[in-house]
Amino acid sequence: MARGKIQLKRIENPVHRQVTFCKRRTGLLKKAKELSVLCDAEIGVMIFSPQGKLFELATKGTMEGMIDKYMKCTGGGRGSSSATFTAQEQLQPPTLDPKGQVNKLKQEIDMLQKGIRYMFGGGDGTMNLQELLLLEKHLEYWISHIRSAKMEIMLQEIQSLRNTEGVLKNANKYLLEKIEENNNSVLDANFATVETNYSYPLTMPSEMFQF
Amino acid sequence: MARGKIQLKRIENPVHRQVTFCKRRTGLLKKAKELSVLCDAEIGVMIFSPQGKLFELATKGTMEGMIDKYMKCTGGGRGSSSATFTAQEQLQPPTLDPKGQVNKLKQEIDMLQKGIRYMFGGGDGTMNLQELLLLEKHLEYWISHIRSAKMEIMLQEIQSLRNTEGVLKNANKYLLEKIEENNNSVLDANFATVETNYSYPLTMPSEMFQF
DNA sequence: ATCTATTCATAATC
DNA sequence: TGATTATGAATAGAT
Repeated sequence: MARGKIQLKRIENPVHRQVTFCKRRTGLLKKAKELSVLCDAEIGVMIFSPQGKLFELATKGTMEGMIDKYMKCTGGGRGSSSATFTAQEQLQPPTLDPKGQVNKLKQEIDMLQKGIRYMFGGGDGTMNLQELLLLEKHLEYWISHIRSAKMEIMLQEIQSLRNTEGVLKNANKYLLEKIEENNNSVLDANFATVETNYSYPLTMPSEMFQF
Repeated sequence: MARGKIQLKRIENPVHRQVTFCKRRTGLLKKAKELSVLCDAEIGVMIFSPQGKLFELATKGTMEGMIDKYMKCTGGGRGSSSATFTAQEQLQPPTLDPKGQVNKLKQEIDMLQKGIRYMFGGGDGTMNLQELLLLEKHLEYWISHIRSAKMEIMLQEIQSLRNTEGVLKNANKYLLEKIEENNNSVLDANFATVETNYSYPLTMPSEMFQF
């Protein structure tokens, strides 16, 4: 695609293959998400690396839900029960204020929440038990994704701090050498020299990040 | 991508949407095949059109095989539920200045919108750590509400079943009395009577509902 | 990881 | 649908 066309066959160089896998995997998942959003389609993608590692995407709900749907589409399906229950007030944010502005904002929040509910179950604000179970599952699924994202950010920060640490240590070392040089060249006497052995670490050990 | 950029949101024009769906679906499947060949990966894609029509691709073997493999990959660790949610948000502060409330609501709306974009429009909406933490908190908050709703429904159903049980038992008793009456009035002889002592319970014990 | 020269995918149009 | 084409995106190779 760039800097030269490639043949449509297995990339033999393992490094190239790994890099390409990573890049194209990202691209594929992005494309899947775009298609889902643009065209209101429900899409599931499973990618197993040659080493058997799984990368997945389910654009609406969970992969398990998709698999169920797939099974229904191709094989036999099961029925569903319905128990009517209005969850309308369940998600009300805990605020109350006479100001019209507040009410307006509250309405907007309600709408967003209704939208979320709509997107999940396609319901009209009335959710039955099954829908609630599904929603719960969805939320847990998302929470796991959010936690991954959070984790990644934290790890990146840690990495960044480590890099900084390295730079500082080198600078430190360099400066100490300089000082020693100066001490040796300017003074021959046994004056007290600068204390060089800091005993405390410059950064926290990574073990403190226990999630 | 061509002849003008498009927004990453549902295409409203149904014709355009359908055309784009067809084109991008083809493109996505092509990309999936390429990735599979180039990098020796096993890939499964499921696409449900808004009308529920299924388009699928499995690059090695069948989709069912992929699903099996998926189940094996995910079937293991199911740990979760860190109950780190503070009740702070749930409690209604008796008084709060209107301006602060407005700001708080606005923040919440921003967060919800961003979260929705993040979750539905693709993970590249890039939320920072603080936003992710907030979103996580909100989701846990919602989950707690959803669990309450779920619980309530279940309890209602249990109550309903108990009521039914009571009615049935009374009816049963009444009928048995009737029968005995009949037996006594119509027949004086010692004919065998209807067996009246059912040993099994008419309903399940409530202890089976363990959440 | 980041950058850039290319190739590729595709929105608009017919 | 199916082709065309101007453009925006993806990405192979290099750093």
